[in-house]
Amino acid sequence: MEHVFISKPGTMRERWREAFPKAVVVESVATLIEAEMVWLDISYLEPAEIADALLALASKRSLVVVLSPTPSEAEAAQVMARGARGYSHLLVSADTLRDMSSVIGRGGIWLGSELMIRLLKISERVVSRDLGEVDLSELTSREFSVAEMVGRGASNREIGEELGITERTVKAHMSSIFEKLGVRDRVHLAITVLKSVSAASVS
Amino acid sequence: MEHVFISKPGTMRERWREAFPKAVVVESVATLIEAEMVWLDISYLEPAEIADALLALASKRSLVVVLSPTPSEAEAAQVMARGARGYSHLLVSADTLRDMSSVIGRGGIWLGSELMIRLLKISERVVSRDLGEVDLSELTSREFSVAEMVGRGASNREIGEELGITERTVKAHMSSIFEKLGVRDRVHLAITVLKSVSAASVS
DNA sequence: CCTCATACTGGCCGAAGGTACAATGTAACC
DNA sequence: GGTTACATTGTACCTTCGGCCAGTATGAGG
Repeated sequence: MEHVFISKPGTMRERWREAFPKAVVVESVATLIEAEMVWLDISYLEPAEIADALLALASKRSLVVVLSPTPSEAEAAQVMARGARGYSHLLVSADTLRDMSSVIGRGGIWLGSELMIRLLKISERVVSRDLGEVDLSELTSREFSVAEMVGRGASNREIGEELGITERTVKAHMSSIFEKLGVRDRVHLAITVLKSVSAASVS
Repeated sequence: MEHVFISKPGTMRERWREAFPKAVVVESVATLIEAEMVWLDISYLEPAEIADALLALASKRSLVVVLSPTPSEAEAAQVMARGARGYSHLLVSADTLRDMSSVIGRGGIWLGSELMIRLLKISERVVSRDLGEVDLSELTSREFSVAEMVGRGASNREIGEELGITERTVKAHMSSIFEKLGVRDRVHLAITVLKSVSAASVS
């Protein structure tokens, strides 16, 4: 496995060479030709630069690990969504680096248990929230369209224009939706839709 | 590494013995004395029984992997939140079982890339959604209270009663909130509040 | 002392939301 | 052919919302 670290000059290099004696350190993504595994130190990058770097690396089909000086759920979720296969604190031990390499090399993903579990708890909250409480599938397709637009804050007139029907018809659908879902007005409907869509848009 | 599979009699045993020749198969959690790694087949368990089993296993400090006949994001998130360290389809190959054992044995978590990435995307949506777009901290404490209640679907009159002020005053707060946040009505406010709260409740 | 932000209140009014009591047309099903 | 679900539209009516015009009170800070 070829390892390439992308970073600025500093003390890190020793630690990385300890983990992977044959590792190479370069200063920018542009310098990189090819590598099986790329370790990206983002401590000197702006958020936009991070996204750009990950985009550039994605086209090289390398396995990318992001090393952050200040790990957070938000950052983890963002870099993983942009194709990184691993994410951890910049200062992890050489042993951990080797573990990460092993896991990611065999097709896994590495986030560290604590961070992973926190992210999973978020997912659990979203996925399982109101599971079965409200069933949007009770709605007809037309009603569902109306409900979905209410969830985006549309007025009755806007919904009518979008769907090519009169505002009166929209109101008819609204009344039907309210009764089926047991909500009393469009605000409650919007809340219900947002929660349900969070869970549904996964599949 | 000692491996124990919890399942009903069936053809699975051969596959499992192929992966781990010294593996033991038992029929219930109660039968289990101790093991480093426990593989729990949930194909014959009710949701409540799954939770009970994971609870029982958590006290034994074993590494638990859940094997499901019908994997889903919701189920994955739930079992992981209850302490499982891995989750996959019941019928994965012996090779994959060994990979999972290796990853989990070194402190990692296994979900399979596809499932993992879907869960991470949920997390990303929740964690990063509208980050910085709308800043509820611009609101005064009173305005925030009103906004929060709108997020729960309360009417102006209900808000007034809850806060001990007149409906007229609630409207004044609403107008101020609309202007500060740049939203046009209470539905958009509710949507904004829900999204912000989702992001905020993480940290 | 004056200003400014915050909190609270009133009346007025047009716009939007929602319900009640209707009707018409279509497609599926027994 | 009759029933049932769905989609559509109309009129009338009431409620709620949200903006407009105000005004009072309080506490912090220059």
